[in-house]
Amino acid sequence: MKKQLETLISEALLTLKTQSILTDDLNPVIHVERTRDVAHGDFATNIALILAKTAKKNPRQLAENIIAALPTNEAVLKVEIAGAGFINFFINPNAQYQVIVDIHATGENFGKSNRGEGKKIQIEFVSANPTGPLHVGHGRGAAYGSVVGNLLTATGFYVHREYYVNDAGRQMDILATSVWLRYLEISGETFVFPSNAYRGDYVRGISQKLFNQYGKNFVHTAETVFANLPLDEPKGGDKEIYIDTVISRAKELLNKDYRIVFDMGLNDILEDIKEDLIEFGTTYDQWFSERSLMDDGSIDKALAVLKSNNYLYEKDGAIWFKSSELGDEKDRVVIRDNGQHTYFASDIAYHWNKLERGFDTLIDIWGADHHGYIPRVKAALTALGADEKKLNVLLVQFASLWRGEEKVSMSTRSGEFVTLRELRDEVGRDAARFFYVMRRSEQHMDFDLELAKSKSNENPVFYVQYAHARVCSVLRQLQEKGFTKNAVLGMANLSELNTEHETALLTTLARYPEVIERAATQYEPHLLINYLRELATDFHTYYNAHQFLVEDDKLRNARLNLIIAVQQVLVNGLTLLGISAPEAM
RNA sequence: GCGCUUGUAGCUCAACUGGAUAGAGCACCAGCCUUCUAAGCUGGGGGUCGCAGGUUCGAGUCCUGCCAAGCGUACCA
Repeated sequence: MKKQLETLISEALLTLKTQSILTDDLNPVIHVERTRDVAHGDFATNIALILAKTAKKNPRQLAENIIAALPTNEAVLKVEIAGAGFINFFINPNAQYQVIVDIHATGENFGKSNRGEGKKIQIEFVSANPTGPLHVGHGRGAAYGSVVGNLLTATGFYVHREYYVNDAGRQMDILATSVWLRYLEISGETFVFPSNAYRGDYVRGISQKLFNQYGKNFVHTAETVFANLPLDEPKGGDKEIYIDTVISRAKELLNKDYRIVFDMGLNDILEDIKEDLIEFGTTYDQWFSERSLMDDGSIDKALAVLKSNNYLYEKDGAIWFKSSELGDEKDRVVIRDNGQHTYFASDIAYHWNKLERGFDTLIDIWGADHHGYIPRVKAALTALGADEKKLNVLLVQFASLWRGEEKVSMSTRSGEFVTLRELRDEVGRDAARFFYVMRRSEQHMDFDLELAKSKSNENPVFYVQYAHARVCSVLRQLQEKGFTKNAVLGMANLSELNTEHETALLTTLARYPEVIERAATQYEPHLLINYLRELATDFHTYYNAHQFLVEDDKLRNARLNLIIAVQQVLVNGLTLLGISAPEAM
C-alpha cells in the first residue's frame, strides 16, 4: 500500500512537470509513512513540504496541486491537506481486508520479500576465542547475529553465516599451557599457578581428560618446568612476560606432544561452543579456521600484496602497516619482532578472503570494545585494492550483568563468569533470546539475573507467546463447542469486521511486511520485537472486548479468519527471532 | 589528552532516520473473572528529550561547544 501510494505521487509529480508547475530537475525521494493519529488518515506524505522550498511555492498550494494531479485509485477513499502541508490518505476499509486474504494465501511466507534480489551477504558473529565456554556477553552477539541473518534471508538475501575460529595465536597457547599445568597438578606436582593463565574449572576438566587418555606421558617435574623463570606479577614481575616464558617452556619440554595438549583444549572447547550455540538456536554455515589461513599461505599472500602496494615498512625489528595513511590513528604492527604475525595480520587475510569469495556485503558483529579496530581493517582492505564500503561492522554493546543490586564482573581468565549455558538453563532459550534482541544493539544493556531468572509475568516474551497460545486455544474450543469453521464463508464476510479493535488489528497486520523490511535493512531486530508486542496487545485487547465463537456463522468465520491471520504473523515473527510459539501455556 | 558509543517518565527502553499532541513495559493508584486461558483487559497520575547555542516552515533526531557515563587509545585478542 505504501509503495502504491508512492507510485501515485510520483505519477502526480510527473503530471505537474508536464504542466510546468514543477521544473524537470526536481527529483525528490518520495516518502510515505503511516500516521500516528487516526485523525490524520492511514498514510501521510510530506512531499509538498519538501518540494516547497526548491520549487518556491506555498506548501499547502503545492499540496493541492499534487492532490489534483493524483490518479484515481479505488483503494484511496479520501485525500486531505493538513497542517503545514501534509497530504493525508484515507484508505478504503474494503481494501484493508485484503491483508487477511494475503496472510491466509501466503502463510509462512507472509512478510518475506525479494528486496535483496539474491545478493550475497556474509555475516560473521560471535567468533569468541575457543579458550573457554561462551559467557553471557557472547549471548547477545549470538542472538543479534542470528536474527539479523534470519531477517536478511527473509528479505531475499543469500546469507552465509560464519564463525571465525581463532585456533592459532597467543591466547590459545595460554590455554594449552593452562591445560598442561592443571594436568601436572593432577599428576601430583605442586606449584603456583601463573596469574595470567586460565583459571576456570573447565580447564581442569580438559586436563583430567588428557590425564585419563595419556596417563603420565606428558609429566615433567615442577622443578624442571619452573626453573629459571622471571617473576610473576604478584611477586613484582610482569604477568605477560611471565606467561610467555611459561609457554615457551611448555613447547620446549613437550616438543611434538605440545600439539596434542593444544588440540585437546581447542577441540574440547570448540565442541562445547558449537553445541551451546545450536541449543541456543544459532547455527552457522561455516566455521572458518584461522590456522587454515596460515597453512594455505593466505596471510603471507595478503602481506605480499600490501608490500607490493607499498604499505609495509620495517621499524624496531617489526613489520608495520601504514594504516595511518588510510584513516587510522596510527600505523599497526603485522609481524612482531619475534617473527610471529599479529592477529591483525590474520584478520587482514580473513577479510580479504571473504571478499575474494564474492560476497557483495560483509557484516561483522563485534563487541563494542573492539570499535577502535574498525579503521585499521578498513584501511587494510583499501590497501589491498578492495572496496572497504562492502564491510559493515555492527557493534554490540556488552550487557552488564547484575545480581540484584550488585554488578557481576566478567573475565574469562579469572573464571568468575556466568556462562551462556547457565543463563539458558535458568531463564530458558526463548526468554534469553528475546531479552538480548529487545534493545537496540548499540544500547548498553542491563541484564538483571534475578529478574531474568524469576519466572514472573513481567517477562514480555510470555505476553507475545500467550497471544499465540490463546488463538490456538480458541481453535480447540471451536471443536469442543461444536462450531464449524468455514474459511471461504469467512472471507466472503470480512466486512463484518468493523469494530475499532478489528480495524486496529488489520492495520497492524498490514504493517508486518514493512517492519520486516525495515528491521532487515537497518539491522535492527528490536523493531520486530516491538512490533510483536504491539500485535499481541491489539490481540489481547480484541480478545477481551469480543467473543469470537459466536452463533452467527458469517461473523464467527470472519473473526476466525482474522485471528488465524494473527496467529500466522505471530508464528512468522517468532520464527525469525528463533523463539517458539507454544500452542498452550 | 584524543577517538568511538550513549544520555528521553521513578526504573528498563521505543520513537518509521527531519514531521503533526514524544510512546510502551515495569512500579504506583482505581476497577474487570458463573461467558473462547486473569501469563489478560479498562482507566489514572507521572517529561526542562543531559545543558547552552545554531541550522529551517518544523529538531529528541542534523551542526558546534560544554557536562556525565561506558569503551578504546599494545609488537593482547
